Amino acid sequence: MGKRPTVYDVAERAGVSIATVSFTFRQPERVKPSTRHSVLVAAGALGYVPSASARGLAKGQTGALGLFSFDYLRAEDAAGLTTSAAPADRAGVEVVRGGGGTDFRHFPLYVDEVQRGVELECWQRGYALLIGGGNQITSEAVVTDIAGRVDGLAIFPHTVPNDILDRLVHRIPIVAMSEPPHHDNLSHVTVDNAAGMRALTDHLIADHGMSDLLFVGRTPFSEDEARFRGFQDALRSAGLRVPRKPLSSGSERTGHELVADLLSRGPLPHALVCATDELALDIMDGLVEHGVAVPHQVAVTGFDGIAAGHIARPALTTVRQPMELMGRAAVEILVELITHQAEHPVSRQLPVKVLLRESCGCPTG
Amino acid sequence: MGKRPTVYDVAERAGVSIATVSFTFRQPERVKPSTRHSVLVAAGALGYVPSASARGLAKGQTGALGLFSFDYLRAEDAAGLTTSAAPADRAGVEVVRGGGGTDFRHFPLYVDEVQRGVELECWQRGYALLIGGGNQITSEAVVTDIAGRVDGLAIFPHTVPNDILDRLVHRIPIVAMSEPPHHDNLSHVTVDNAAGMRALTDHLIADHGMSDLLFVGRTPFSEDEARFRGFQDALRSAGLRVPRKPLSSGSERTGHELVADLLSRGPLPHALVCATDELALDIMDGLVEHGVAVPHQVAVTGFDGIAAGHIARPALTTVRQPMELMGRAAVEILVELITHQAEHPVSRQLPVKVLLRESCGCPTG
DNA sequence: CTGAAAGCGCTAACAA
DNA sequence: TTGTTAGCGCTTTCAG
Repeated sequence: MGKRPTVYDVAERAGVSIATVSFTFRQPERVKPSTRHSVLVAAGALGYVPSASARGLAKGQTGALGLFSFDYLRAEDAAGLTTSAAPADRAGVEVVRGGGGTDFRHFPLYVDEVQRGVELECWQRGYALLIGGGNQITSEAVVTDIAGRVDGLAIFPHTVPNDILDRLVHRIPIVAMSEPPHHDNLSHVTVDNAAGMRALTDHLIADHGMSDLLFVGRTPFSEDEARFRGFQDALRSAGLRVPRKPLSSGSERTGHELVADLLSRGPLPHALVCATDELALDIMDGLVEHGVAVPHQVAVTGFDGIAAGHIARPALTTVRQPMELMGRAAVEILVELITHQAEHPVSRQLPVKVLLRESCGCPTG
Repeated sequence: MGKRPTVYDVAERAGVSIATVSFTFRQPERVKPSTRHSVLVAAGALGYVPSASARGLAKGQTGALGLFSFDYLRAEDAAGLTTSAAPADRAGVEVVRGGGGTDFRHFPLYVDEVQRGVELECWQRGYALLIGGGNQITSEAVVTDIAGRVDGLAIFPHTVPNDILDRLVHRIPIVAMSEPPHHDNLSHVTVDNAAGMRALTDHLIADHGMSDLLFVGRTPFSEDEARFRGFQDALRSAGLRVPRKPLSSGSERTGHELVADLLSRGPLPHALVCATDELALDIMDGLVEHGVAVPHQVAVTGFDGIAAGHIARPALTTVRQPMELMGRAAVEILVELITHQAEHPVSRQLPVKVLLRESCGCPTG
């Protein structure tokens, strides 16, 4: 690693001033083609890599956007393995039966897709993307550190404590994704959770003639609550009995346990309407383990539209959030806020789409 | 957005010098508790967010690592949809039959998992992570830009042209992931592709008594080639006929086409040994469409160990790369290189694991 | 079209 | 323990 050359080195080698070097890179048209060329040659020969820190300091802008993601933990090839005794070892490579890979239940898979959207939009607009997600607890220092590195910040729901957010929101544009508005200066990208769930439930009732539906979800989560509301609306409109509360999928309960619990309570409902795809997938697994056929004995539906639900068998009927778009929209908003020095927060609600697949009893293909 | 306060503002408000402000954040123990406290109070009141640019410039280090990822394109809810006519519109929510979500075939899914590893390890070590991946072509400017923002860079295979790499490698530590060594100053994190495929093929031959195996993969890709070599080794050791070339899965051919082609050529082999999980999954779909049962009529195996293969039915037998570990290892190496100002590149090979699931004919569960 | 020069906000000697 | 001060490398007026 030789010392990194600076504008001074390049300027000297090209026989020009440092200003000209800077111009060559930032405002090429302002420099005479011949000098521009010699600067480029000098820079190339020296292996010049402009310092983003210096540029950022001089311009008062970093040119980067930030995404604060989950502080998830995933044990590689650990939990969730169906592993059993391994056959003979071959060529030093371990061989195991079944199992495998990341246990997606410990991680909200949809973030991958939202994140892709953020990445793509950032790059397209010439911004670099900084991904943050503190280790362990989300300390103020961690969030502040990344805030100090970017011109705008997108955050996933429930990742940054509100008091920290309150302070930051005065210093840098911040947009919260799929989190109901709760702070005056915060911009938002949301989705119509209630309408989506309402439409899905309508389908179950109208097209499949179901009347005994059970909603499963986490109670204190705003997204799940909005979805539950849509579920209730559908039942109410259909003149069916409207439950007060969803069946809670306590965070520690596995699908297997949930299903066992359900079976012990009496006959199954016509459908298990789940607040998320992951929950639905987990429950479908639990049903299989208990010998219950989906959708013949009970229909199961999800919400989110993650790829796994598409691959699962039966394929999961669900409400798809435009995840990539959410990420893109978040970036669009940030850029807007940054370039217009806007004072007021911007919010946008994206449409969802009901995807009828096999798990609700709809025909294959 | 009020003007962002600086050390000067904080210093003034706390009645100390800017150095003391800096010290309270960087070397707290060096400051008397009482003054430290008053500085913290002033900073909090002002909403002070230290500028990473200024710090980076002053220290000559950005405190961030970079990951250069793929320049992928994914159309939201576009390509790959099995969509057909939509039923009645409900509550403004579109309802479609089947289809859905991201079409994973257009994107090397394993990068998500490697990326997670990189993220986790970075955060754990207190580094920020910058994700880059130029739009359209990977121009020198794009790579250089991100190189100028970080202290070290991890790159996915085939994402950065070699000539650009050659220049950068002298200015900043770079580690290439799952790409065979090809540059003197480049560090590497690899996996034993050949041994893994060898072990998998051994299993097919020894445990399932198969003898007619066909390898499917992209020829000019080094990873696929190493895997093909392992495949050949297994056949050779078993005294079977060793094919010279794999069946090429030209990038444009879909699994459906590949299968059609295969069927037209005569009887199917005992197994289709695929170079990647995605290819295997695609081919399994193609086989289903053509009414061929897996694994009863033909076994199918993959390589990578992506989550989708776990969820697919039949579950995909494969060789799992420790993806998260690869990402982590890459970061470890970079940090090592950075802190020790090492002159020489470091490389590490990680072990793979054969996962026996359903698609090769192994019993369920 | 090019050069000179004044910062941008922070860190880290070095002094006090 | 705290303050003074000299840069870090680049951008950007303002002159020439």
